[in-house]
Amino acid sequence: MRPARISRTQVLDATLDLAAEAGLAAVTMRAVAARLEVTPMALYRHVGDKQGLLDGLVERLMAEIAVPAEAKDTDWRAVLRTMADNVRVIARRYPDLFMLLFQRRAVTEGAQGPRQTVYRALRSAGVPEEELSSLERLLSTLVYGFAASEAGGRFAGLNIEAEFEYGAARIEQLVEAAARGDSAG
Amino acid sequence: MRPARISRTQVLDATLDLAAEAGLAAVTMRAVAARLEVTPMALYRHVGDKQGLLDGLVERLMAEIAVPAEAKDTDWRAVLRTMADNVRVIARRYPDLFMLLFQRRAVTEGAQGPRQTVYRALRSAGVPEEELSSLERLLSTLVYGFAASEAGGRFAGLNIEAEFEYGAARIEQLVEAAARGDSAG
DNA sequence: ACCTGAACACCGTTCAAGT
DNA sequence: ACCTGAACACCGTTCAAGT
Repeated sequence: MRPARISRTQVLDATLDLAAEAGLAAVTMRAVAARLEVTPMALYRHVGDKQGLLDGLVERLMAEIAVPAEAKDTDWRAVLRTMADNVRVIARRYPDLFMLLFQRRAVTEGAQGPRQTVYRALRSAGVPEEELSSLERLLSTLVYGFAASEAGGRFAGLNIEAEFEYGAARIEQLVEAAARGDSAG
Repeated sequence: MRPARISRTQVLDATLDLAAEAGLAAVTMRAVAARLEVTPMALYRHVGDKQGLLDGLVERLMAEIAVPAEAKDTDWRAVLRTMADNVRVIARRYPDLFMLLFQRRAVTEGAQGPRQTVYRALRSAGVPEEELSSLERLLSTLVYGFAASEAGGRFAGLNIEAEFEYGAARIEQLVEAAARGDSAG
């Protein structure tokens, strides 16, 4: 053996840069390799294959979403809004890469961080324990759908911030209703 | 000139079949051409290029969503549920193709049909006119996000019907609140 | 007008070889 | 252990040619 010229981390970093600059279509084993000044085949030892590279990217995206640390003890409305904004920023930076998050199991390890943060926010709002996971899923699904729509261009021509405000207000309405126990049926 | 061997309609039909059977990755100009027993280059006259082919596909998907005719005068809850189910069926049939709908402007011609149907449903529920478009957008965004999550595998391991039920109930709650005018301030 | 055939510049990936 | 180089079976698309 001899010192490694590149690492998995470097490969993912380079790919993320490439994706942000030129989109997912430009993410090719050969282009990533060129960016690292290495042969395409050199990547295979570090990421397995193209699919492995893509998996590594969404893993990274998840991790980026997972850092709302700042908004920790503030009120639940601010926490939820901050997390939603976080997701939107990522979606705008990697518009087509973002779509791959829909192919990632929501229950996975990497998604634990943000989910627990949302749970805490919902608990502090008074949402009953047994409704936490369903409500969290509803919220994240809406946020993902919104971010994908915004980044993908589905919302082109609309006042996106106004739409976001409307959605955020409706979500808060649902959380408050859940806290009152209106979801019982 | 001489009689056309293939038409745009046939090309899209063949591609949709191919996509349903083998996924978007298998949708290649060459594979579509082979299915029609024609040279790859023969497609270009009918769909422009690969992007044109893809555009034609999402156009078709939109059209498939647009046919909830049956549930016309029944109650608004049934109409909304039927439309959501419609979208979910399409997403399951074309899991990766479905993601392309996020890149399609929501305000486009092809989306008019389903949107007007939702408007009617919301009106009959008592939702004020000025809130129609925002609420419809919130609903469709959630449904798209849900369908993409289900089809993409994000919801793997969950009781998806139960999740859908939960979401549907929350949506109805929002519609009822809007009808009462709770969204004002 | 519509289709074919050969060609070009790309892909991901294998395999044997170098250090 | 890590990287290279040549090769293979694919892509989308151009261009000139056939009917």
